[in-house]
Amino acid sequence: MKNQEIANIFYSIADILEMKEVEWKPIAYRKAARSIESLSKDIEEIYKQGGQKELEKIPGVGEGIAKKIIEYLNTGKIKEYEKLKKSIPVKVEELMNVEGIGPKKIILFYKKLKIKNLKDLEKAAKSGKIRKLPRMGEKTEENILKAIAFAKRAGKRKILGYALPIANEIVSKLKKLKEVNQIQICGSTVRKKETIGDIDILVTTKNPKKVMDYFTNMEGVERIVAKGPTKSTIVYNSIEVDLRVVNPNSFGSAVQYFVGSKEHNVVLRRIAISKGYKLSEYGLFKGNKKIAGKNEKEIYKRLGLKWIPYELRENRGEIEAAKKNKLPKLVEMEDILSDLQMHTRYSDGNNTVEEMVNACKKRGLKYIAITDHIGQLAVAGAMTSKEVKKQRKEIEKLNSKFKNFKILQGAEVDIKLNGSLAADKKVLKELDIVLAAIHSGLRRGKKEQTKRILSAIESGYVNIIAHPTGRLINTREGYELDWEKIFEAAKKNNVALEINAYPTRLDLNDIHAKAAKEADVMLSIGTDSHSVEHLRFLELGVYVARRAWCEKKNIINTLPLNRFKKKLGI
DNA sequence: GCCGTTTTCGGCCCGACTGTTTTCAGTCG
Repeated sequence: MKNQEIANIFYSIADILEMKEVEWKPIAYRKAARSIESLSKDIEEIYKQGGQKELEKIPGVGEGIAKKIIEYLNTGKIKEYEKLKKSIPVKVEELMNVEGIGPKKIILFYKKLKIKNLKDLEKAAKSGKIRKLPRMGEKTEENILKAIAFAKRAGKRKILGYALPIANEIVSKLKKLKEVNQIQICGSTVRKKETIGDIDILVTTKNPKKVMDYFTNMEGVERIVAKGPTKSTIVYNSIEVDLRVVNPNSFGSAVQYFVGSKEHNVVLRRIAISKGYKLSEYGLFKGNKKIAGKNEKEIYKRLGLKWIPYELRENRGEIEAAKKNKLPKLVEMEDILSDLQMHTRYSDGNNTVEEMVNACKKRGLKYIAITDHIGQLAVAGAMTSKEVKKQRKEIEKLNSKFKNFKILQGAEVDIKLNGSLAADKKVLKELDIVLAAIHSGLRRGKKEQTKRILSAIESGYVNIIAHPTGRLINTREGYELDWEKIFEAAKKNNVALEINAYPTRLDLNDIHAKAAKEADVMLSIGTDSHSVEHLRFLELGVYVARRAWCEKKNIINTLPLNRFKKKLGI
């Protein structure tokens, strides 16, 4: 899929045009980029099936941008983009990644200090050159250095929501080969970690050469890093993908080994030794005799353990639990009956209420919360109280048509700096469900943020705290919170904490969600969808819940509507 | 460069926050 590549180019074009002070076009390019990256269909397929006309049906894509997409699909380049890049020889993408840095600062830094990349920027900030520029000071430098440090730490890891579809795509391609017998995604991808270094795939086959030849020559391979009979590495959609061929007799032990995590495996091997065995990727051995290896379950059994779901293999107590047969029965996608955060055209979503509803019904959900913005988020097109009423009528009309599906009218309201809610109390009271979240003042300290959220929880109007830490994976660290206080208040006031399933958020993360679960706080999952294409992210929320040891009972989306309402007191 | 249930030309929803200023530019959402 070239969707993300193309979207990234349009983002860059927008940035460069903004540096050149071109009006309006940046907005248009960004809009197109946003809708292209959230397409669930391969843009190349769309073009192949419907040509330029079909491309122009993508919101924000018109004749000009459609032609550029076609140019890229055909030639791998966009001439105008190449021209723009040459006119300002700066690593725009790299610098834009630094929080607090935008096109205006980039062009200023380039013109005044010849800053072209991250390295130059760091040097300039460290040597105090930035503070001499107009409207810059010590604090600016400090913030830049902090942001660079974060960007460096995040490194080149890909987010799960990006890597997982690619892994699945490769697996489905490989499965079509009749030479491939068993196949399994391993590593952090199958453990559903929020970011992934590379994708590991294991296969068994009688014809390694054929499989490797196919793998390294598949459409979409950008680079072959290594190629051998048992292991090959390619770069595919800018992710490194390893394919390993193993013996069927060792498939289980190889999966065990390559799934990891490293910490989990270390403990497992120690247990093997204590029982007089040796565990490696080739099998479980007693002396020279292999006693298990074909399948994973057998290995765990021989070590006196129940089989452990991949998401738990982090050495966070799962091995002890497996020993005592006390592993949680993890929540599953099939248990989820609802999606509790999504937006429509009433605020900043791309689709109508009806379109969102139909897509959710198709996905087998039983009820949903429509949660458009209200409050001060102007750019997100926050609803006025008049619009809330209009939407209410529309929802009531739709609800009257359904027997086995219910739309709850909700809203996502801002928590202001002083902790008050940025909406009319009367409006909030009329809604079926209220989500509250921090959207501004993200850099405030732990004490202040905790106070803000506590006051939302205790307001008596709020049912769910949305994306509680405000983090954006690889982009922005969330603010700190005093979790003990938040959990206590949430429990006392019957407020749920959200696992936001949007790929770049996953907020709460696995660690915080697990702590919430242990504190007996309700958790909700919401996709934060801004178009029907986003609804598929629901599974990412389930993965976080699973990594957080959550069972069905911990997630309020698993409750049938009547029990859900009772539980929340709505 | 896109878009149209007020427009095929003329708009493109802006308000809060921060860090720098002493009236505001840049960034974020």
